[in-house]
This record gives sequence, structure tokens and C-alpha cells, in this order.
Amino acid sequence: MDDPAAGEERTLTRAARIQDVARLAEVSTATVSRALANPERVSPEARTRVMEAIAQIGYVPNPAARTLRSQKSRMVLVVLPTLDNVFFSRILRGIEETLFEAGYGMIIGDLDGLPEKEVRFASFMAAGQVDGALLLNGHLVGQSRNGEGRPLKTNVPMVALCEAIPGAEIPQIEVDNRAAAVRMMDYLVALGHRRIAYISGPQDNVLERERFQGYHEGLERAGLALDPDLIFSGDYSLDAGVVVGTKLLNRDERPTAVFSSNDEMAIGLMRTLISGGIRVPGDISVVGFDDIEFAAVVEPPLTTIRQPRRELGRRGAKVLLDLMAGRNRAGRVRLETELVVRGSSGPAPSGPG
Amino acid sequence: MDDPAAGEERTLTRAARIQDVARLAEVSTATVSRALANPERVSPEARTRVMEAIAQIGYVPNPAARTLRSQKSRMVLVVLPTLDNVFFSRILRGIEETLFEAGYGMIIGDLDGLPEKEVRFASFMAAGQVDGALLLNGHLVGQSRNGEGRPLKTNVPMVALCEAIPGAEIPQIEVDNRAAAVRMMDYLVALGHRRIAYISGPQDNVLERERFQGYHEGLERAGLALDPDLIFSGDYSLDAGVVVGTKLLNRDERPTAVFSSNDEMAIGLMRTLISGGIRVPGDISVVGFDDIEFAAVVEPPLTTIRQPRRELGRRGAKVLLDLMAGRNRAGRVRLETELVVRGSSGPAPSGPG
DNA sequence: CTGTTAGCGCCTTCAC
DNA sequence: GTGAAGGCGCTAACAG
Repeated sequence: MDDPAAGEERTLTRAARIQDVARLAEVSTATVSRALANPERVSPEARTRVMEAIAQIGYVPNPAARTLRSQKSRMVLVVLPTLDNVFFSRILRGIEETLFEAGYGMIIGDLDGLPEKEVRFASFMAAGQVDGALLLNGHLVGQSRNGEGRPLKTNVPMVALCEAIPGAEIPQIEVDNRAAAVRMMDYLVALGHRRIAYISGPQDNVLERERFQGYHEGLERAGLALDPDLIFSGDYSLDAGVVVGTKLLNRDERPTAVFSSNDEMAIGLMRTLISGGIRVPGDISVVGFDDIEFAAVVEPPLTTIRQPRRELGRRGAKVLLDLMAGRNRAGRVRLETELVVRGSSGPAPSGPG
Repeated sequence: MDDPAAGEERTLTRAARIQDVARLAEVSTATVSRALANPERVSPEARTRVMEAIAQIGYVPNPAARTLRSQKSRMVLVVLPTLDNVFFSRILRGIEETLFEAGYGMIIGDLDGLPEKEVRFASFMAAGQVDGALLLNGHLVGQSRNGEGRPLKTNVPMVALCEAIPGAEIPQIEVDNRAAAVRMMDYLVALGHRRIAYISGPQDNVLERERFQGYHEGLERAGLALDPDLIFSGDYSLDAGVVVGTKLLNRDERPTAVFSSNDEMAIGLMRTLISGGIRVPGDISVVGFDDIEFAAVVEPPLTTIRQPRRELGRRGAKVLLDLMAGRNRAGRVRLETELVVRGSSGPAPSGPG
């Protein structure tokens, strides 16, 4: 039994420090530190004693002290527009698993449309709170806005994910949205469609611009003109699709196909068209983008483009890990997409469109 | 103009330290520190000089040093079963916004079904990496498993969210799942249903157990017996609903209503039943739980129970904030739910069920 | 292979 | 109102 008085000394149960381990194992703190970081550099006996002591008192190294000393936090900041979106949460998962394996933790920066939040996240980087950052928001964090203030000079490695940041000299991992959209257009054109409408997402979204470019290029390849009457704009929500559907129902001349820049809007649109007595794909084909889970279970199942979201996260995290380790792996990575043909698309109706 | 040689000294652009500010403002580091923490304790002149110096060199306090010194990290750990789920991401958003306002950052611990991850997250707490934790996973992190090892003795405040942790002496914020399920059952019974099936989620889920209890209690209130043939088990996925739908299609005697413990399974079920020629709600009523976005746009729209997910996150974060500030706000908070009646449920068919 | 030593950057008494 | 000094817990030189 231990001397009860000794226990009395530390009733507050302060966390064990490296000193405590050293004392118990009868070595110096340096040896404890080494036993943890470079076990091979410590004699087996000492190592065993250290490990036993650690287990006995439940020692866990203090990360703040470690960070302060080593100037490495083993934390990564992930900046994203919103947490509340399946699209991002799937990517996040890929990031998390990769980071975790490498021993890194993840701090989430949800911008949530509030610019002031960005400032604080920028300071995380400036202050060395994180060793690297993954940007899912389409622009550089802490970049001077309107040239006001100095652009945050930070040497923290960053990688841009999903939304390319034009002009930024950091690695970019992205899905080739433009090429995927072109592919979808080729598919629709091959089915005989000539009047193909488009529902866009928010215009300021880099990713959206690429998809629209693909739509445009697809039209050109087919020798079709871009018709402003066939361009609708939405905000990626189900409701936006409903709104477009209502507009279409009130028209005399309808497109034979609608290409929505995401699945939610496509689904909202389909529902509205069908309720309005239009057959999908008999009268109008509807296709989306993303391949969210529900795309396969709506009626009819949605033709769409599958993006490797989890893989996107994994790759981004890997590139960042390399960067943080000093291995330069700059440049741009483009991930392949897949056209998933389901029941919501079919041949263009033969009558006058 | 500055002396170019002076700039030469720090070409590596090391982050500015409090020393640098002090030197530039011609005060001591203590004054800088005070100017930041207790501005009123510093003379206006000194304060101005300090602030100008800070702005000029872009000083940001080093959080590691601050944490080491103050033993407070201003970080909170959020442990959850998986990131890849709308249900959690909505809660997360409520947490994030509340934490952010209070100046706290958020570290995500995605368990992802891997027990070894839990160990690391536990050490985050043991090591003082975080000041508090929000548990969305239904059990205590770092608790000794099977009594092996010592239960992690940590004084880090914790709050349990969404899944109550039986026996744990920490505050719990939750939705009253049982009461909500009872309410749904009352509604179905009032519509004349007597053969009401149930699709459960994973059995080890505390939240699932509460919902099932509600189902059971609802039956009792209506004087109905629990029929094992009417209990199906799933895993909250769309596919699980499809599987149950297929089973029902092959049966002679079907229930007149199915209560699914989440919306995804209900939607998968509905789709399968309808494809199999069964009318919803004409032949069978289908109801869910959660009120995810898609519940309103499937055909027919799904009757379900709405949970205040974001509010759940906010409340949990607030209680934790209180706890960390030393204000004791223990106990249990139950948030109200709402029965959302849509087109997927209706009166029980009159013929023999 | 091991111990001693010197900080990492900050905050906070303690004097003045 | 301000400055000097010590130390939070750890790791990385540097000796031995």
C-alpha cells in the first residue's frame, strides 16, 4: 500500500506530467520523451520502466506544451461554407479518416455565410494553431478583402478542395465539373434532345461556373445556340427546383430536357412537373449532378453525375499531409466522375419540341 | 522608410511575438498582455501604442503558449458516430454557431465505428487539449471498456446530446423520442389502424430503444398486443426500407400501417411498396421519424416527426459553455418534437386487414 | 545510451 | 499604471 499522506498531496488529481513519469521510472525527462518519440534510441530496460510508469499513472503528453516547443500542432483547419449539407459532410469524412490515420486532428471552420468568422479562422493559421488548412470554400482565407488590410502572410500549407481558387498558388483537388457537364450534354444530345434547359446554382460559385461552362460547351459541340429562355437560376435547394417546375408548367413551348446543376433541384423539378401532368422522361427528361443518395430512390430514379466525394476528401488530405511533411506535391489533381443513367432521362419526344 | 538591413534580419517571417509588440510600442510584455486582456487597466496612451504596434506587425497571440500558461484551450471536442449523416451535421451546425460566438473552436471526433479512435479522442480530454466535450455518440468517451484499464479520470466538463447516457452523471440534452413515438402511435390508432408494423434502427442505439418503447407504449394504450411478426429491423438506410418492403410484398397478411424509426427507411419502404402495386396510404400508411428535407418531396409526402436538430446543438453547446464557466447547469433537458402530418398516412382500410 | 540545460510564447504575481 | 521574473510541460541541443 502507498503512503496515504503521499496521495493527500495531490487530491486535485492534476494531470500527470513527464516529470512524474521520469521520477517513477527513475530516468530523466529526456529519456521519457525519447521513449515516446524514438523508442529505438532508448535501452530496452529503460523503455520498459518508462512505459510501465506511463501506464501506472496514466500519463498523456500535454499537447499545448508539445506544440509550443515543437512548433507543430498536429491539427488541420478545414474551412467550409456550411456543415449542413450532405455534399460537404461526405467529403469531410474522407478528410477526417485520412487525417486521423496520420495522427492529425481536425478543427472545423464553418463559414456559414458570416465573413467575420473568416477572420478568426485566418488567425488560427497565423497563430500556428494549425499546421495546415483545407479550403472547401472557394477562396483564400484571410486574404485581404478589397485590398484592405494586409493579406495574411502565413506559411501554413493549404490545399483547395472542390472549388478551384483561380490564381492561387496552392494545390487544387477537384472534380472536373466542366468535363462532366459536357458529358451529360453529349448524352442528352445523343438522345435527340435539342431544346435543353439548364438550372444553375448560385452564380458566384466557382464550381457552378464550371458546370455552366460545360453546359455551354455541350451546346456548341452539338451546334446548338444558347437560349436565355432556357436558363434558370436556383440556389441548389429542393424549392428552387419547384419554382422552376412551376415556371415550366406555365409555358407553351417547353424544353425536352432539363439539366439541373445539382440533384436537389432536379428532384424538386421532377416532382413539380409530374404533379402538373407532365411525364418524365416521356415529355421531358430531367438530369442532375452529384448523385446524392436520394437520386436513386425518387420516382423515376434520377440520371445524374456521380462525384467521388469521399475520395476527394481523402486525396485533399493526403496532398496536404505531403505538403506539411515538406514533400512538394503541388499542382492540380482532377478526379474522374461517372455518368449514372437512370430512369429520368430518355429519347426526346418526336413531335415538335 | 525603414532601414533595409533591419528587415533583412527576419526574412523567414517568423510569426510576431508579444516581445516584438512590446519593443515597438516601447512597453513591457506585461503591458501588451494586459492591453489585450484588461484594456481598462492600461493607460490610454500605452493602449493606443500597443494596438498600433499589433496592427502594424500583425501580431496574433500564440494559442499554444496561452493554453500552456492558462490551462485553457478554448477548444471543445465533439464526438459523434459519423459525420456522414444529415442528422448529425444539422446538430453540428447549431453547436458550431454557439461555440463560435463564445470564442470557442471545435475539434471533431468522428468515431466512424472504429473503437481505437475513441482512445485518441479520450486523450484529447485527458491532455487538456480541450476544455469540454459534447458527446453525440451515446456513451462516455474514455470509459474503461469491460472494466479493463482505469476509467479515464478527467475533470473535463461533458454534455450528452441526442442519445442519453444511462447512469452517467452529466447533463443530457435530448429529444423526447419516446413521447414523440407515442404521439405518432396515437395518431395512427385514431385513424383506425390496428395492425401497425415497426421498423427499428440498430438495437444498441439508445435513441432507437426509446423510439421502440414509444411504439410499444402506443400499442398498450390502444389495447393492442405487440406482434413479433410486425417488427422489422433495419439500419436507418434507404436500402433497409427496401428490404422490409420486399418482405411485406411477399406476405399474405399485411399491416395497415408501418411506423419506421427514421425517414430514410420509410422512404425506401414506400418506394418499394408502390412499385409492388400497393397504394400508400390507400392500402398501407407509412410514417417516419426525423423530418429530413426529402420527407416533404417524396410521393406521397411523408408523415413524420420533426426534431429541432439545430436547436439541440445550440442548447447542448450552451449548457457546456455554462459548465465550463463553472455555472452548474446539470440535469436533463428535453426538447419538444412536432408531428408533421402529410400525405403518406390515412385512415385504415375498412376490409379485413 | 542518458542526463543537463535552455528555451518555445505567454500570463501573472510581485514589487515599485 | 507599469516592469521584472518565473514557470506552464515539453523537446532538442549538447555533453558525457
